[in-house]
Amino acid sequence: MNMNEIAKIAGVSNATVSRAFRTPEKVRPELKEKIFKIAAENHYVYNASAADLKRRVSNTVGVLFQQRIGAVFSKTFMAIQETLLEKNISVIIGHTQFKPEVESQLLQQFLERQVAGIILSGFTKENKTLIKKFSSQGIPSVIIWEILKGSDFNYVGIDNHNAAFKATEYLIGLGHRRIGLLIGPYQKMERIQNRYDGYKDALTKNKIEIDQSIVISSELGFLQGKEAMHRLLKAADRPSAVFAASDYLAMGALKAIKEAGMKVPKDISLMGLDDAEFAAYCDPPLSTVRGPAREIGKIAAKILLEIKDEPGLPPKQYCLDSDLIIRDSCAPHF
Amino acid sequence: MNMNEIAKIAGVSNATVSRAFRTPEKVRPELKEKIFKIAAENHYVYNASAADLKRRVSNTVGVLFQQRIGAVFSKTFMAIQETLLEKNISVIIGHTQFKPEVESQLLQQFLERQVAGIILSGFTKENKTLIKKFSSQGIPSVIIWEILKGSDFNYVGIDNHNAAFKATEYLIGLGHRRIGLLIGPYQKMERIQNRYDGYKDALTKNKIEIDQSIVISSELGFLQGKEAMHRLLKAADRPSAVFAASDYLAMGALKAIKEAGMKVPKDISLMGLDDAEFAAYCDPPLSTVRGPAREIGKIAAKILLEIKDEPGLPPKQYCLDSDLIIRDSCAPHF
DNA sequence: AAAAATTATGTATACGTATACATTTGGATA
DNA sequence: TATCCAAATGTATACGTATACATAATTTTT
Repeated sequence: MNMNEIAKIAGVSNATVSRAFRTPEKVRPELKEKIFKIAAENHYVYNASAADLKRRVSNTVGVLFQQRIGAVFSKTFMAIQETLLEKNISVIIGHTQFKPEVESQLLQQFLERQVAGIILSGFTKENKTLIKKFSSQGIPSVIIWEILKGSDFNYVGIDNHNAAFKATEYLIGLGHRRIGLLIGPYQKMERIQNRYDGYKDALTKNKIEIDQSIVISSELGFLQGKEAMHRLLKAADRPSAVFAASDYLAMGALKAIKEAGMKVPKDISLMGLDDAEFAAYCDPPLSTVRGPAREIGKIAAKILLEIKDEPGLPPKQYCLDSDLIIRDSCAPHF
Repeated sequence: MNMNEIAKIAGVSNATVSRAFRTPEKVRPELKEKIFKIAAENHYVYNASAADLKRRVSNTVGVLFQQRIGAVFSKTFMAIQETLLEKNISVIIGHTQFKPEVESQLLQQFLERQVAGIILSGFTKENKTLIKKFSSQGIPSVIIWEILKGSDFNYVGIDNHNAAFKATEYLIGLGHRRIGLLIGPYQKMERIQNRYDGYKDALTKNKIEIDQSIVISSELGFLQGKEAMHRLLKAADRPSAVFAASDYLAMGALKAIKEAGMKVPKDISLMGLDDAEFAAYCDPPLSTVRGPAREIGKIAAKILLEIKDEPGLPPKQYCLDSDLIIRDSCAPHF
């Protein structure tokens, strides 16, 4: 059952049937109803593959994540999908697990499926080349959760440097001078690098020397945070505060501190970043920095929709505010 | 640039080019290399839409989630994608937000995109009809995280009744007789209903009367768990233990208990279900029941691949074991 | 009421691939 | 060397839609 058969039954041409589905305003109401009725009676299913082929682009957007869809990205992703669903656009998703070959394979899939656009969480040197490949094919892309000042990419995210800077200055403002850092894989992820820099710049601005012995980089995760914190606790001249540049690391650190028989914030202050869903519910509730996760997804999706309607516009770049969320995990230090 | 043009340059027929890509073993090695070389030089991109149209099925699987991709589903989803990636199958994803109209729209998308199969997390009366629509079109479906004994659906999940039963009996075994229940929206989700039943059957088997006043149903979430627990704490004849049939509810409950100035497990025992990622890291670490989240995703994907190769097999049904995870949130009661 | 402008519908074809069927090639067998 | 068989390649077409262009029907304008 296809449009031709419906056309035959309805006594109209296939063009009219096609119009009834894609541009209903161009078909006389009664005729349209008749066509829909026949379609329904015959269990007709619109064939998107055929339409995609003919139109040379699919009603589909590819979303690429580097890591697991965790507490934060989940919200962004939901917003992306909800926004695109309004235009009946499907979402193809892929996570790269940080593996360049997986990343290539997924982007190749997107290309072959004629996606109308791509959304990339995170920016890597590898995918820079790949993104160019998309734009050379006229496929718009948006990078999320990352700010790429001075580039001509579309992006929407928070200023990670500033978020980490704010968090660090908050601790300094509480009187802390010796502040440890738990940081993710900054070599692999631009935004983690930015957070690292934000921490360093905050210390420098306040004339505090950076001590690499209380900076620990690890993968993102509870376990990694716990292990890193245990190492920090063993350090000579233990820090009075720790900034974990991801709530996952912070939650793991929290556990390590408790295991060592100490209390947060009495014995040590702990600051997170991301405002993961569990941050408000751990004990003590974690002070952190929150980015507008849903907003980011929504804007990213809208950017794609706008470019679709009007290609060739200058790059759209959004740097959204992040908010310091003060809870109970940091105390003054004298 | 398409296969015809490549064929022209290579001096072969388009059929040979097509074979070089889809069934490379049918093309002489040197010729194949030549074709690939020309394709690469001309930045050729395989057009999946055209192939989908011709083959009348796409290299795509649709995955439908009811709720946010949280701590547990995330793992399942990752496993699905990894498994399908091996066969270069793309994943279209959608979450229904429990809205029947969204569910219909997404499934309609899947249908129109000629998906090779669908994976559904959760089973509802609404989607039962829709699933039938898929099978009538010859599209296989797998339901995950749900056991549908006696049906002819493909499914892979844990026995939710048994998981809740185990958890409840564990508390009873510790001497608790008055056990509160925090339960999700059991009217909407079959597996939550099963958990509810598991709780009730465990009590009944142990000759404990069910007291509706200490059973609270709410949406799934930290906040909802906290609020429900606060209500439970105000109850006359407060329970000595609470079974939260989702770790999200349990984590919220934990907070409520602390806010009330009580300690877990000294003053009240708390049992979760799901083994969400944060369960091991909250304070105290939460005793819970763990289902094989990755395994479920992996098997679901494999079922689809098997059916693809050999349609018409009897339904594949997997009921996987769940494990009681004893941590520190439950204490004996005398 | 005729002409013009607008709207609705029809005709015909292309999108790029997969594959049934036909043909050729190359090597093995007798 | 003639015959046969398998492997490699070619020919031709269909998959179902969208749309440019042509035409017919309807409304608006004069």
